[in-house]
Amino acid sequence: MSDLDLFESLLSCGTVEALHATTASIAGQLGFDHFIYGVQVNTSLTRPYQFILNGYPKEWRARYVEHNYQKIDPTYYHCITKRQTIPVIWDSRVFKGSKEAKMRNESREFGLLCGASFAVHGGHGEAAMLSLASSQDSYRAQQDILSIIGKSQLLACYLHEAIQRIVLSKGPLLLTKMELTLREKECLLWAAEGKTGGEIADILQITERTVTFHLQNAGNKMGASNRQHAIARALSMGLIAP
Amino acid sequence: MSDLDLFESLLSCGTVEALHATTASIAGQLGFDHFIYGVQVNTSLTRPYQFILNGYPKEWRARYVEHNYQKIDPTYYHCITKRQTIPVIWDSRVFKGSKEAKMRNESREFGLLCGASFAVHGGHGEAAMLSLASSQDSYRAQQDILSIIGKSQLLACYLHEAIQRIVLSKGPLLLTKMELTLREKECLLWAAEGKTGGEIADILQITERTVTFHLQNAGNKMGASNRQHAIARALSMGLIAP
DNA sequence: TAGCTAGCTGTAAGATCTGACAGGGTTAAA
DNA sequence: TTTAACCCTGTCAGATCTTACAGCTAGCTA
Repeated sequence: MSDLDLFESLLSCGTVEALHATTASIAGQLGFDHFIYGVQVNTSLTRPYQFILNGYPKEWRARYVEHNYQKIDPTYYHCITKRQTIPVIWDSRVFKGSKEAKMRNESREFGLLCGASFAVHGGHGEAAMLSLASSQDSYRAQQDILSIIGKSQLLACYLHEAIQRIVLSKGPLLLTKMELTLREKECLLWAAEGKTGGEIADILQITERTVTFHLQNAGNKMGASNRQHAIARALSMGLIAP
Repeated sequence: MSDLDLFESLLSCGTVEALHATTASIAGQLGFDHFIYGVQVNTSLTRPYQFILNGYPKEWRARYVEHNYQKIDPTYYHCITKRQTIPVIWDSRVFKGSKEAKMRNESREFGLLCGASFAVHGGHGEAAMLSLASSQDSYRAQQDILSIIGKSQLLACYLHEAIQRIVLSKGPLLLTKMELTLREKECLLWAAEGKTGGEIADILQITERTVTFHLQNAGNKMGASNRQHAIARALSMGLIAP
């Protein structure tokens, strides 16, 4: 079975449980003992949606949540907050602050000795990361990680795609499937460029009233409370694109 | 030299020319004869910015542009338009339409016999893709591509990161570096949630006048013509995040 | 034919935003 | 001590948006 077939088996998973098992299996074949995948979607900007596929020891995960380690976790900062695209290999440079180092040391007690984090960003404003960890801490183990870093990144890409298909598209990104009419999209696009109703009317050669009408309809479909909200939703959900 | 060191050498390139040479070299080491990287940034929604690092035969690239093949190119559709995260390996299933197949056959005449395309999405609304092609067309060559697909994906990630640092951050994403003050970001965030000036004032416990003031300042910094525009820019540039 | 969707238009009161006027304060770096 | 950056507030005319009412056409499908 080639690597690609292995990764593509993720796309055939129908349930979250199957996805969990398949990911654990692939991670295991790559030499990792633990994994955790998390995705954040800015459906609402102030309260982003998060979905976690946890293959970490439950105790560590509980402690992470309890202490709100997400706030200081440099891998989270790198992959989600800063939305970098390259992987982070866990080393002392990454966990350089005292709080970060403390968190790192605690995680070691739960068997997360060495590992790396991989970022994937989707087109609907989602930011996702996959962390893979090994219970080994030898120089050899670290070299192993480096040697399969490409495959690990690819695993992250495929896992994200699978999550998108079986989780996100049925929930937080449901609205993404919502169809705006051509006119609605045109009006939203120009409105997002800062055009007023009158200006859009001139551009599209219709009356200002009609522009209002289309923006209203688009807003209603998206549950937006005003024009700004409609633009923000359409943008962060990828509903409008050039 | 490990793979990672190889990829990280991309990050030390100071110029586009160096980046071109380094990418060509790495692609060569992976067994590819040609590459092309393209990124699209929605600085303006109606006129997206595009940057291309072309390692394809110039004649083919010219023909591609002349015939506006971007419109029918399934790899472009997959990576940029649909913003998928997994790679596309070029096969007949991908180029299944008649127009697509015709384009594919033409490309073969220029030495692009087999290959794959890799997508990378950044956090500022950029959609990028790297296509890697080989002049070989044997079964063996195709298997080779599959065996290094992970490394290829990683190359795409690192190349995008490098492009971001030496190209995008100096031009289209210049504004991304612009710093909005805390209050400006707070006001923008709530405005993007559909709140009116008065509502934001209540939330932040300041007067409506001050909310207007902050939004005005933020808008001026971003060159926005009104509140909608400011929200759209802040969002598409990743200036505001939860 | 009836029903549905997309697209289009009008009026008008009231809410909201914009821009230009003018003026406070604190904090930190030079 | 000056300078700069950030934060805060006021007024007011005019532009723009929101929401409510109401009604039109064209094309497709059951």
